[in-house]
Amino acid sequence: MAEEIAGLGDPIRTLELMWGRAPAPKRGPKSRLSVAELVAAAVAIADAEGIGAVSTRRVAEAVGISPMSFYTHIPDKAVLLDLMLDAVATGQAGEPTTPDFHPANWRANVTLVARSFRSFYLAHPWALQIGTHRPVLGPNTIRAYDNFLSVFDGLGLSEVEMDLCVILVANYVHGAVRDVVRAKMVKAQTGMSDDEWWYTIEPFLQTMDFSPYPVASRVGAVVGELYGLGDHDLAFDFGLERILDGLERLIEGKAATPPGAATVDGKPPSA
Amino acid sequence: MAEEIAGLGDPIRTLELMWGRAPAPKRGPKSRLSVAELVAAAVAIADAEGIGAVSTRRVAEAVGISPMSFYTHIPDKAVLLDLMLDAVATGQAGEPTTPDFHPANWRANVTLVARSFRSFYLAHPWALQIGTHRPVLGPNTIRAYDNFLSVFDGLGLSEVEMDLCVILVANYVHGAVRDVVRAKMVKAQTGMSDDEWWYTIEPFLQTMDFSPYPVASRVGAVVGELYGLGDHDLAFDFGLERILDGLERLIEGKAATPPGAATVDGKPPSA
DNA sequence: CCCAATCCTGTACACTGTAAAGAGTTATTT
DNA sequence: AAATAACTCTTTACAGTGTACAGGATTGGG
Repeated sequence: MAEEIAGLGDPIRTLELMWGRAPAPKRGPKSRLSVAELVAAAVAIADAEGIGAVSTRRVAEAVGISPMSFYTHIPDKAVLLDLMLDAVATGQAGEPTTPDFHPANWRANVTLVARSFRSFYLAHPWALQIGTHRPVLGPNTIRAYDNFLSVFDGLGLSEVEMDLCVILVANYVHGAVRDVVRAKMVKAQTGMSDDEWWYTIEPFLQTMDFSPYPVASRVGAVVGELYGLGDHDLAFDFGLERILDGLERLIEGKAATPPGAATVDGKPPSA
Repeated sequence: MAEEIAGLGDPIRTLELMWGRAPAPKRGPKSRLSVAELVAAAVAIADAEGIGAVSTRRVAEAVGISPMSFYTHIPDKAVLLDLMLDAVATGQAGEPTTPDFHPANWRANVTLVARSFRSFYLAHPWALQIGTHRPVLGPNTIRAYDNFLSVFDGLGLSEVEMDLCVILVANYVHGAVRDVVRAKMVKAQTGMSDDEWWYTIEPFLQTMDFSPYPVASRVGAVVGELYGLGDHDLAFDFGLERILDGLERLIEGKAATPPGAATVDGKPPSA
């Protein structure tokens, strides 16, 4: 398995493809396929078999062209990955652009987008494995960003603070969902669940001396007994709640402070 | 780049290698190399050229054995990746196991471990690209976990809560450092900085209609003008500060509540 | 008509992880 | 001492990857 770094191709060409702005060819045969068909086929493969199964040959075969014809439509695999990411980004299909936000309850709104972001990763786990080299500035991605930002709008935060809040929550969700996705993928590939794995290694762990790690062994014992390898849903909600508390202090500080006194990092001027 | 999923090999064998507990071979020629030498060579390659440059052949060549001899020492590449992760985990070498924690200032302590965790990823960016299938239960990794946990010890938190706090902060750091690392890697591979990339695509962006994304375009304009693609250090500190505020509410609540009253999962601690 | 642009294809190369089989070395058993 | 089992290391081989290159087929503009 390799690294899957996307976006090393010509940035302009990538953007043109993503926005459907590629200049229409004047001469030559009409192509039998659209870029969208290739991307859809690639996404289908990734959803079904993981990103590792997505190769240029596989995608070409899926749409019924020869391996090298792929490169007629998409410059290289990195661009394909960018296109895939934007294709599945929340905001298209049946999903409403702006779901039912509570006007006066920003905590509920943030929880909503965080959960929806989490659901996105659970639906397309391979998205976690793609390391985009540059931000994917496609229409769907930007719509998702817009949607995410809007839950922090009108709360007295500066634009920079709004951006930082989105980054904070997005980073947290990304990190939190990684473990769940990993466990699922490994289970699918090996047939061994986290629990089975744990029981397999447990006898070995018994033979070892954990006294150099006092806190870890104490906590690990309690946590392991209660949840095995950990309850991912519980961990997600716990972390999100802490982040919401942290944001609340920032936002309440803003409400109590006249606009203009705002500082970039959002520290409430503790009088 | 591909997925680099680690840990699909025999779990016990992996643990034995990681803890140096492999039963010493009784017959046969002495091997000229130790597993540690192979792992060190792999880490050196990854540090210098990225995880993509780490192949079993490259590692074998680096230590002066034939390609297939690699498999005499390490079952497969997935195990190598696990060994690499534990080899670089914080806690070994000259680093003190427990740096100078302030006894009464947990915020400073959390900030310290968070920054140190961040430094780790910046020193070994390839660690971000490895998706471990199972937790890496090596000595260095556990020591790092122990160290991380200890900053939440003695604050009135339950064991489960301590674990969840570590997960929260670790997830956040992981997510936050991703962008910095990505930018660095792309710059190294393409010679194009984020700023140069931005200037390249800017003319294209000018031709587009962003009115469907009102909040994003407003925020993007301000943020882009101030920081280009974003100030990663600023974003890191901002997010960490919010998280610390959130943790503070939890911890202060604990201090005001007699132990045994309530825990996050509702289960009372053994009291 | 001619030619340039474009789509599609087959061949080829260097690279990957690793299966399989064997050669050489060593310690234990007979 | 001889046989054997265990071990290290090697060569060969295979199926897969991304994609460079060269050419054939088709289309529209001059």
